[in-house]
Amino acid sequence: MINNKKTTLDCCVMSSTIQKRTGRKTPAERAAEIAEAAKEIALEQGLSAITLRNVAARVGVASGLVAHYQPNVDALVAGIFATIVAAETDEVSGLLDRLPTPLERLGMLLETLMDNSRIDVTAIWVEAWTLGRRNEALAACVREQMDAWQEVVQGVVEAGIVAGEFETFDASSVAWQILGMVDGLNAQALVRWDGVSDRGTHLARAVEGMVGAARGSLGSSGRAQT
Amino acid sequence: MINNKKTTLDCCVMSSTIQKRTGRKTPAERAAEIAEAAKEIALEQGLSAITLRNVAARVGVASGLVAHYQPNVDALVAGIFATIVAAETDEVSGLLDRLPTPLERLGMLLETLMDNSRIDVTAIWVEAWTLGRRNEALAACVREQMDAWQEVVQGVVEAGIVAGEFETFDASSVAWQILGMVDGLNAQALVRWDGVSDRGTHLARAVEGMVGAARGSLGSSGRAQT
DNA sequence: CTTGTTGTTGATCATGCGATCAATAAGGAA
DNA sequence: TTCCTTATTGATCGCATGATCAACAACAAG
Repeated sequence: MINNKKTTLDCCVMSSTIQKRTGRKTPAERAAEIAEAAKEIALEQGLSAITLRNVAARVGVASGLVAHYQPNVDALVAGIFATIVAAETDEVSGLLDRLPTPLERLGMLLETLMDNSRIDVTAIWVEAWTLGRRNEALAACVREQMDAWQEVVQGVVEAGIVAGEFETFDASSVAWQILGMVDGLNAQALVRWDGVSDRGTHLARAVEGMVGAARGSLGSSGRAQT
Repeated sequence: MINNKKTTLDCCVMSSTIQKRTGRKTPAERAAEIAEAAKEIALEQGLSAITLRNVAARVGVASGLVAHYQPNVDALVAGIFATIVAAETDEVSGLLDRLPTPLERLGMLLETLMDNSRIDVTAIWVEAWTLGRRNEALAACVREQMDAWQEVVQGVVEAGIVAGEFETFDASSVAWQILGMVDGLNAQALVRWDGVSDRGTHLARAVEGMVGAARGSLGSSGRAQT
């Protein structure tokens, strides 16, 4: 049997300044590396591509090490899902806060969610809906993240009612409804991106009808970047 | 090694009339059995539970036999998906044909699709969207079946425009949009069935806005069976 | 320098998957 | 009856998964 022990040759070849350790790492560092790798894999190949060996290979460590940092793979998948999705929620939510009126906020919300730049996240949502059937931890995260989204939308709708811009009796249900519609349309775009022109416009019109806003008030007419 | 050859004892114990063969079966019969078993598995546990061994076990044959009837498992999955979904399309489409006006037809369409009695089929749709990423045959079937659905909806919308009940410039896009919304809301119900009251009503209102129908004309008010 | 903690490895186990194929036997044809 | 087609079996291969664990070595503390 040939000696396959790694000498420490391939490590520690760095400039003198920061001296990044290539050998042993802090648990926090390693955990971050693993999370980052898993996140990339999820976005590129889907949640089900998150396997011990897959993640380990991307980080460049043994598969056992990845297992060492989580109780089990299901938990890792659930955690990564929550990370990715929560980041999106926060980002979009932050975008809305800058706008003055609920009408503008709702318009921006729809426009942002339909701009096709988040297809990878949509794919993760869809996969999570299915995977949650057999991964209880993931299912819990899915429900939690859906609630978070709903809260954001409901806030906008309620503000609109108060401002007299919207007219609907049940902000909570309407928020769920808007989310469902957006998710469905995005999921559709996952498989069939063509065939539908003016997705934004039609959706805006639909939401106007649901929210009781004037026809055309949600626009998607002006500020498009094309 | 104990003799494990099956004597023909457990076969052919039937009344004299139809004489169902338990031993060897016609290729058509076997294929039907396998398809039926796979369909049940898909509806109960999802498309990804369709495996050679799983299906074989349910039929009561060797796994090799299942493989014998299809070129590969991907094709089997795709075929079963198409079977299940096409049946639903036909069923609902048939229901619509009995109604006189496009307005009623559209109302019935929404009502039927949102009545929660087809959650299993919704689950299959959602799973297919993800699985299609790695199963080209399935992806093709998904697109095909989506087209079929879209055609049905578009027909209703166009009829409504002709009848002067609807007012929209692009029946095709609106049809896609309605489908996307319905799918999204159903997928949502897959994980979160609670929280939303009056799903039907809100959707009806949204579609009215999109289609240009009078507010409340799509009802979901009268004929409910509760 | 010595010692002890622990990050890290590499191998291994049990399981499940799709696919393949020689061997068997059932059943219709001659 | 005999023969031949083919439905059917059961075993096997190669591969991937999650999990586990003894052994190793890097690093800090003494």
